[in-house]
Amino acid sequence: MAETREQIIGLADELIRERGFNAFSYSDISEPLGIRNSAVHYHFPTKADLGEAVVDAELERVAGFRRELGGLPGDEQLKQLVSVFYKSSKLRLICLMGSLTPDYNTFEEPLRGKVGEMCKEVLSWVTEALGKAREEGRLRFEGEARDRALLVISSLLSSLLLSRVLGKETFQRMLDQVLQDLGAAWRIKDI
Amino acid sequence: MAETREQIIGLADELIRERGFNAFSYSDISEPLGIRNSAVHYHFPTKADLGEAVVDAELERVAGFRRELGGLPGDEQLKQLVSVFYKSSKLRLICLMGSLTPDYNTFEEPLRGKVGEMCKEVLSWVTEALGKAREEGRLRFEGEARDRALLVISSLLSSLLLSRVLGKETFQRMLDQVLQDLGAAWRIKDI
DNA sequence: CAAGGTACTGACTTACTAGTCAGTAATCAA
DNA sequence: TTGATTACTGACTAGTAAGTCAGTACCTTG
Repeated sequence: MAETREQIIGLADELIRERGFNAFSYSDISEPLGIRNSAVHYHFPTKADLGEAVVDAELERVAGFRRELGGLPGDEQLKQLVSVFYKSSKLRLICLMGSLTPDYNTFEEPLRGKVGEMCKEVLSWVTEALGKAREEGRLRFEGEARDRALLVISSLLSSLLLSRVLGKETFQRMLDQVLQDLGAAWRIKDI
Repeated sequence: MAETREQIIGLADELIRERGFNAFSYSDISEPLGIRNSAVHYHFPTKADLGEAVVDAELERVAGFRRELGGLPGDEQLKQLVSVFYKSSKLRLICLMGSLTPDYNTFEEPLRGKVGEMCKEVLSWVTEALGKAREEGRLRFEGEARDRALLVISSLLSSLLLSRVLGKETFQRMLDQVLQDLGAAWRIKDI
């Protein structure tokens, strides 16, 4: 079955975003799923293989969003992205970028490349959405869309990290400020 | 001697910012210093004790900055802070906030509190500096100084994380954008 | 019905981890 | 001079990590 495989990936994703890649073990996965460690190794021979699969799943989710939301106004696309992060903030989970980039130096090559791909893909989406929104007159900002996208991603990523220690209202305060700066017609409470 | 103790703290700080708290061991410290693991345990019985000492050292550095730079204009204080992060970006090291908040859930109480203190102390400094700079007419921004400080810290923190995977020019692009938004009279090249 | 693949289990290895503790050499204070 | 304190060493333990591999139950397919 592909069921076990998907369950492993889902649980690994959660563990990475809760504790970090280097702070969970195969037992943290096998025990809740009621299987043996060797069953996890059957699907993912090494931990790096599992990490790659988690990142691949994220890449597919981003691709899915871009496919499904591509027709929407740029700021509406941004709203969907912010909504995903908002849900994470409520669950006290950080994002994969915020979790995997600090551990980047402990990874080896196929995984490093995957993490890079993931960041670039998110950046590409946000760049496109912001550029479109500006053309549509629905958001306003100075400078290149890519540079602005970096700052938006930065705020999303950091707000999850800082919410852990400063309280979860931090997410809303930071994002509302970002949305105001961009002249967005909506706020976090509208999500 | 306090020498060994300080060397251990300095090396631990570097290891945390290079690989993460959960990805270095006592051997990574004892070997380069030419001492035994048990010598490290003599100074810091547990790894959490070592983590606390690293954070304490950071708290002292921040306190030192605030003491020494308190008389400068707010934007000049910000310049000094950005300069510290700029140096980190060149060394491909991230900051302690960016390194320790993802691992926050794996820590226990005395260390968690210390990490929180550290984030609050940095936030307090940046809030004060931004507020002062706005009063002095040297920076301009909308909203509360604390919320703006959160975004500035967010950009500093994330730029180090993202520089790792997107290339180190990412730091300059992000920060120059932030400085332009704030109407600062200086840019990264002026540091 | 036989052969082969899929999805495991059970038992294991190797390597490392944090952490302990008795002993010791050197310094310092009464 | 003695006794305590500081800063270690050396030898160890117990636990956990990732990873291996032979065996097996259960389909599926020719």
